[in-house]
Amino acid sequence: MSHKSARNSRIAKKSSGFRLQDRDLRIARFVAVHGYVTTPQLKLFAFEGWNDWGSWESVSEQAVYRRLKVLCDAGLLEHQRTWYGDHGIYRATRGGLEAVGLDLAPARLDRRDYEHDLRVVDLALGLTDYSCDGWITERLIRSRIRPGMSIGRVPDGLILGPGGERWAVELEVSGKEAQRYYDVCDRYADRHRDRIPDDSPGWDPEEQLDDYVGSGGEVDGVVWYFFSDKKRRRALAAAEGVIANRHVGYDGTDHLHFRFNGADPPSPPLLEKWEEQRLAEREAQERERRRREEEHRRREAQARRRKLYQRAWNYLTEKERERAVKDLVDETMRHGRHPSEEEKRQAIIDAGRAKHRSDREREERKRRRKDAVRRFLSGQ
DNA sequence: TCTAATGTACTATCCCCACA
DNA sequence: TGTGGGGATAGTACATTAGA
Repeated sequence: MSHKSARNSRIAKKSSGFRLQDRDLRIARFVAVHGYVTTPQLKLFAFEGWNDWGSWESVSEQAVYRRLKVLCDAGLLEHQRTWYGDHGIYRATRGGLEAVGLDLAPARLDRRDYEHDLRVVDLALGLTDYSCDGWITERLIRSRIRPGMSIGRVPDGLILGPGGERWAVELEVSGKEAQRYYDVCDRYADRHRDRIPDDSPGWDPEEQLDDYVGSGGEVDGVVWYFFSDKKRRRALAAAEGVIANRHVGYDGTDHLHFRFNGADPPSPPLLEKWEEQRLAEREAQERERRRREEEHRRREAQARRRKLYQRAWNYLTEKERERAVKDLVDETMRHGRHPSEEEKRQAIIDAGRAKHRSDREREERKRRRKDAVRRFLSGQ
């Protein structure tokens, strides 16, 4: 055995002791759901990141190639060179798809979509801080669509908010005619979700995917990334036309959102709908609580008033009641109108109060006179 | 046009370290 | 103590470029 073959057999022995790590499964899943990805994308996704001290940690390019080769040798991935000067691509094999529990066919390399597809992966990494958490790929969406189902236009991806907000993500590399932009925006408007349901799946991509497909493709907004400012302006005008032709929104707030961002650097949409919705619901609950309190106070005041009227009615003689009403009628007639029933009741209450005050004052005067007589007789 | 130099993606190997 | 992972470095394969 030559020196070289001896070393190769040692490597082969080493490779046979392959230990599958969590990161390997993350890699296999990442590759599987996107279809095909390049080495630099895999490096960003699985071999680099911020450590606990806030500094960027990375392994060498060689280490990445070596680990990916191990995964290829283990039958999880397959590597394919594309064009000179380009990085090769990695795809998940059937074994890799099974290992991560995905019922998908191995991806096929389509040269027409090659650039677009890889840029979507870049976008997904850029929008999720290289984690791809909260990102659902077009490939996953399509895998859930059964014959006869319709969810309208399938976006390049879905990005999720922590509260269950769902944005369709579109990446434009080549560009479309203005009418096509209008049609696309119009179709998204058809599937705009007025409000996020309380039992929304939230951050869980699997549940969100089921919910998305089950709802017929409902989203809370669309975020579009362009490499050309001219195409972006064209699409923006189309979206404004669609919004102007529709009346949408929940609780008075327009939530049919189209955002038009540049692809470099990608910035995620503002996932504020859930918060706004929660705030709107809290405000509505507060308004309802105040309304009920006000209603309660009003009823109590009415009850007190009825009681007061009853006491005044009993307290006054019939003649006093008639005089109170007559005085009121004379007063209002001087202004050319008849008093209302409520005013008559108030006049009775006022007369009862006046009589009560007068009676108390008379009682007080009598008490004082008695006291003065008592003090005089006792010689004080 | 041929050929050597150069560039780029990727591999092989050695060696050290961490971990079970 | 055996084993896998990762850094460092040398090497391979292939395409492109430049110069004779």
